[in-house]
Amino acid sequence: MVKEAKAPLPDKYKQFGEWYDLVSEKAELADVRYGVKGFVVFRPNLMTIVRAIYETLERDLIASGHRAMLFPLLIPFRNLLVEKEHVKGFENQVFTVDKAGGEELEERLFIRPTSETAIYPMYALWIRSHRDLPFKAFQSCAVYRHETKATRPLFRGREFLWIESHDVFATREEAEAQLREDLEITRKTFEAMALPFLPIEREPFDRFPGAERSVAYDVALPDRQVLQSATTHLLGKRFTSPFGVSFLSASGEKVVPESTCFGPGVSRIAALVISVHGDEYGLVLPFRAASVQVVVIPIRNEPALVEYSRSLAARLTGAGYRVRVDDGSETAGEKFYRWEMLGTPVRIEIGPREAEGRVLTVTRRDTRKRESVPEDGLLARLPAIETEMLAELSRKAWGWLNSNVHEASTREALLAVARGTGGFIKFTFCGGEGCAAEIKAATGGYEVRGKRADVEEAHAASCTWCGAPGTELAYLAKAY
RNA sequence: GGGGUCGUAGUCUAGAUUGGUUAAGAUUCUUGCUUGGGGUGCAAGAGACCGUGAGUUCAAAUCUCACCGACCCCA
Repeated sequence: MVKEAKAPLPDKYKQFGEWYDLVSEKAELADVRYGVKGFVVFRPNLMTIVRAIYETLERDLIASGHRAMLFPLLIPFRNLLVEKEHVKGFENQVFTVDKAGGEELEERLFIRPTSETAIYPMYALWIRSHRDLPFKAFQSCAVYRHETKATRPLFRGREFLWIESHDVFATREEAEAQLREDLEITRKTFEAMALPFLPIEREPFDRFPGAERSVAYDVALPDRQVLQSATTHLLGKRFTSPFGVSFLSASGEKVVPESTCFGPGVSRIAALVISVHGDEYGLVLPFRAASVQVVVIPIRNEPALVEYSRSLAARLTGAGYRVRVDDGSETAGEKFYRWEMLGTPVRIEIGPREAEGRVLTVTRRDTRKRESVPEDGLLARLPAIETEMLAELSRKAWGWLNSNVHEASTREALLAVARGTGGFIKFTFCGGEGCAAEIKAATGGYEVRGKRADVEEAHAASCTWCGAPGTELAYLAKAY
């Protein structure tokens, strides 16, 4: 008999902060006990998720013509001063190194908050001819920003993992096409993790320092606050020109190329996998992100059951699954709870009934429903479960995101949603920075995120907030 | 950037108001027995310079200050 189980975690929709801290500790993800503000330890269970995200992104970047590279962590200070807006955007949050071996350095160095200033001087050396273009490359690394806001494991750290691609093109059209390709790469990775997102073009006053256009990928978390998980930027000639990147065209002219960059936040995407899919029993991981995909649990520690479990596990391992037999001395119930906390997608229980009848009891993590599967049908059933789980997780996740997109056609309606349900609020915006600041003050922190980058959305004649001529249908949200 | 709450075994909590014996309990971990289809039970054992530094005092986990860290609220 299955008794009513007690959930080990609170409802994430009601107490997201507590839920996140507890799951992080109990599923052994990030460890905050390291003791330096904004820096956390990524434990093995978290790194499995992180690596799955890296692998998916890197595969798609390489498939779209990018090559991997790696630049140094330290950058000479003079490089930071080359692009004015970029300096202004980052000077208050760079870590600097001015001593080594107890001696003052002749030239101060800073730790990359992003790598444009390291990369462009080298691009100036590498790119000489139109035959060198397009030049598409990326690096997977950690970057460092001295955040002054409250830090939170994976959401906002002073150190975080990401990929940064830096692409250079002969023409504006190619650069703009790259923004669309970056969107597709993001879409594929998010689909592989069953995650939803909205691509939103940032307002001119809210762009990456030095960018001409910025598109961000926003997701609503269980507390309805919004997380920017990745961005892609059109840099035009703003970096290539000051850093002296140029090439000779086919007709022999010296031309300054266009460039783009793309920065998917791997730490933040991991936070999404955890937060978007998890429930009150712990993590819920898609197959791809799980270090153990199938756990086989002998219901009692009897030789016959353990032996049968092992032979079954060996066959699943042979079929390419990451499998574990939990033959520890705890009771079955304890093991169920532990593997559920870790988000293991499939559990197979082996008791005398299964061993004799060769009909297995298989439980899916997302629904926690048991089903009976004949032993010889297991290898056909598992891929189906994998597909169904991914589709179901995706359906739920999109459902949550979509149910948190509201529309307001009057100032009062906008305020009512801001005070009430929260989430995204669509409204007609005039584009004014002052208007955005006013909305933020009046709504208790709602920021203009920008307009949809993937679809055209019709807007009203005048700004919902200030009545000035409307220029776009914009999204408003409280952000992390 | 502003305000608040809090730091005692791996984790959670008591002890603090009223400074004074060997810092208590649960959980966790180890070993044995027991149990076994949703967190079995029993026994023995392990685990804490009470966040760090200074001050007050005969005496500080306890009072004061600074720093470090965690969490929450507001801009």
